[in-house]
Amino acid sequence: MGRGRVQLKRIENKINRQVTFSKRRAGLLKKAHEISVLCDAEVALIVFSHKGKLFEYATDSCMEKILERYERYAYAERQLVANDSESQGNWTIEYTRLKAKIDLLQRNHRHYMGEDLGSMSLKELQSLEQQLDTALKHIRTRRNQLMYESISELQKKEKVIQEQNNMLAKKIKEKEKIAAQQQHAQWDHPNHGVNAPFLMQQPLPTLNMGGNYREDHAPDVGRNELDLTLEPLYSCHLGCF
Amino acid sequence: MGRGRVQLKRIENKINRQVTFSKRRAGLLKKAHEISVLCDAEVALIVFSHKGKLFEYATDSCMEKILERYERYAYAERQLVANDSESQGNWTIEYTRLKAKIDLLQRNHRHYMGEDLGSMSLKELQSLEQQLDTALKHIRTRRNQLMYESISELQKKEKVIQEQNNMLAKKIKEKEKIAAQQQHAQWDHPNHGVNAPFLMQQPLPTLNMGGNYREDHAPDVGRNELDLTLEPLYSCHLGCF
DNA sequence: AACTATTTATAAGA
DNA sequence: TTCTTATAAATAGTT
Repeated sequence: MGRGRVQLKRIENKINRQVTFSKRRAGLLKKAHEISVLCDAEVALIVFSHKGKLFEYATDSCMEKILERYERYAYAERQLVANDSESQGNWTIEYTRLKAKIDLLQRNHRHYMGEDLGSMSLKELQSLEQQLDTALKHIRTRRNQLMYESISELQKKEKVIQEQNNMLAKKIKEKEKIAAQQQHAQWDHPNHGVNAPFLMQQPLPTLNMGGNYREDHAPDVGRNELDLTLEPLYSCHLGCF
Repeated sequence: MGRGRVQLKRIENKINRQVTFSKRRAGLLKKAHEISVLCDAEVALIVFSHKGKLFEYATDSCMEKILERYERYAYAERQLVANDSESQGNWTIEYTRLKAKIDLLQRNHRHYMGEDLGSMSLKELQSLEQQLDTALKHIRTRRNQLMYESISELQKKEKVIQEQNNMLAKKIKEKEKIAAQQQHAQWDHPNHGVNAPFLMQQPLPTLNMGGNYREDHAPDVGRNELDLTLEPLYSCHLGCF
């Protein structure tokens, strides 16, 4: 439908593919809606773009209901196997279903970990690669965001502490001055006052980042040198695997 | 599209509605397949007729995979609390256990997809990033391996076929020579021999990669130009077309 | 199920 | 992205 005859093969030009995707997606969603209304059908349509963006349509905006209906339908067929003598009823079915779901998830997980790739086709591998690439981008973006937040928070704190220090230093100077005056004025009384300048130190709040704060020497109040070399972590914090 | 303008409302005439449903359903499924192929998108389409009959399309015939992906995407926040009102027993415990396991797996999975990162600490993000990076390396290695295997297999085949061709060409030449001699020797007998050279063609075995083999012209036996722009598969292997 | 007059979708161009 | 337009495709009503 357009100025050229269409070949049913992947559009190689990226821009072109994106434009066509936009247009056809709109068309597809429209038609899904039309058949739903005109023919009183229940339609669920899910589209993931090449980039992984989700678009969906569901009759009466009720995707979940339709998917459940579908699952019921699909599982009805598969129950030919699990339909044997046991009289447990619902629980057996549910159990089998969950078990299968776990198997699927675990298989996927191994793939996401780059393991067990032998059974995958080239196409599947490429799809997986792209998904992980996208995921990695998200993760890095998020990590950078967290790091910059930490940095700016630290800088703010540094500023506050610096100001406190300045103020305290000033106060001490004044006290020394007063003390000196008192010493001059009351030379015969012993000195009970402050006898050395000090810098106020308050514990820095722990930020949940890998960067470490040098504590082996007095803080250099002139600048805040954050160690941003992100050391590798050795453990997996993702539980269960 | 047709002889009358269409009103976006339920078709009241039953026969008419049924016919329109048939036609539009075919159109919709076709378009779903087209956008999937043309734009490299992942599409799942479920249609229940008014009567409750199910029709479906899924890219690469893998409805479950797409639905899983959808669930991850759209229902990340949804956490159904297990009902406790049902009868007790082993099954309940097992069921709860499995359910919890699935929840955990799905949460992890979302992380591996780069989703739902808000709750993760910087440390966790770094660990995740490192794991995915490693996984991606494995996947790319495996993909490259597959591709090179395909290439070398094709090259081997090419060589064999080329040799066969050479041999055949040689044979034909000899036969022509003999035929010519016979024509000279027995000018009054008609010629029943081979009358044109040909190239032997044997079907290439399908490799499980997306590349397609050009068949619109005679193969260029001089070289094997492998199309490595990996295209998606053309056909939907679902029974529903 | 076919046919065909029309409407609709959309590819290419701007 | 959005608009326009020529043309391909879908399909409503008919046979």
